[in-house]
Amino acid sequence: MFMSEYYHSLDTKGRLIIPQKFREQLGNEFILSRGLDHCLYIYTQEEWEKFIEKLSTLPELSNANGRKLNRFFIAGSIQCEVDKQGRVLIPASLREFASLEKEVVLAGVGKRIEVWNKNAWEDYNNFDDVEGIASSLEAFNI
Amino acid sequence: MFMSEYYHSLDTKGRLIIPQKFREQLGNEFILSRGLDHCLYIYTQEEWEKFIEKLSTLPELSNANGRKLNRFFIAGSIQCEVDKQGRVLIPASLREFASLEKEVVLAGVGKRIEVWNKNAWEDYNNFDDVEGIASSLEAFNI
DNA sequence: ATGATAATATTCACTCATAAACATTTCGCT
DNA sequence: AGCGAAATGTTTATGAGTGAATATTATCAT
Repeated sequence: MFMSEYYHSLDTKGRLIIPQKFREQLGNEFILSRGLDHCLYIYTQEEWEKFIEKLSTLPELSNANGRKLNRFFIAGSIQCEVDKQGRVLIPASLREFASLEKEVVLAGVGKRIEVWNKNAWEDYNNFDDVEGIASSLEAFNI
Repeated sequence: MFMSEYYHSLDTKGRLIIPQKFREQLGNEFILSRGLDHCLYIYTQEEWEKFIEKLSTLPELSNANGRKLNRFFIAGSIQCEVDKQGRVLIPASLREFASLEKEVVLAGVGKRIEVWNKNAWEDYNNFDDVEGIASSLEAFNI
């Protein structure tokens, strides 16, 4: 599983170095897609297919939200290959979607990796909200 | 179970010597993660997996809190291996999260070990009011 | 107490991942 | 064809991470 967070930076061409630790698990090819909360998701080929499988169980024909989610994830995804230096080019449209400029965070979250604008990540993870977290744990019975 | 507290120090690279007593129980590999109250948690591999098991039952696609908890704990954790001298490197992001600089306290708390900034630990642990706290837990009938 | 041993702390040196700068190629457009 | 922009590739620097060596402190047995 993917875990830990890494602070990296985009070069002037919008390329991102994938942390060594992640590359070992990912291999050279993976899927980059739009993610929830305005970050990007990175999936292995395999996990991506599982994810799409689940998405496809949503009622598309009858349900507008189902269609919307499918478009969000599937149209917003791209197959990537890391170059010899361990970098990938993040397309401009995805960079814009996630407000990536220079400083980014790569966060391992189980089956996927997430790419965040550094400031957005730090705002989101305002962990002074400890009680909130603790009470969530309680609510979920953990 | 883990118990007792130890006062140790980080070296200039942010490495921490795990007390011998803890190492005997922990083994060479364990998980270091963000914890509540701005300290770090150390779990055995085994305990960690139990915890992840629970976390993984949370709905992610449909629930914002589920995502938040996963991000907090999984992105905030790392698999560690102690080196031949009994040390582990604490990544900069976790050091910052727990305000670890030089003097730290390692505290055994049952199933986990906690790592605290020494001053934070001493402030938090003024036990003047333990009796008051204990009485607030009356409802649990312990 | 005293010395022997183990545990912790500190320092130094080196490697390799990341960052940054620069060069080349590809491709669309006029 | 010739130009410019984007994509791809190469090279060099920097510094975090790692390992080894040494110094200091604590622990224990005699």
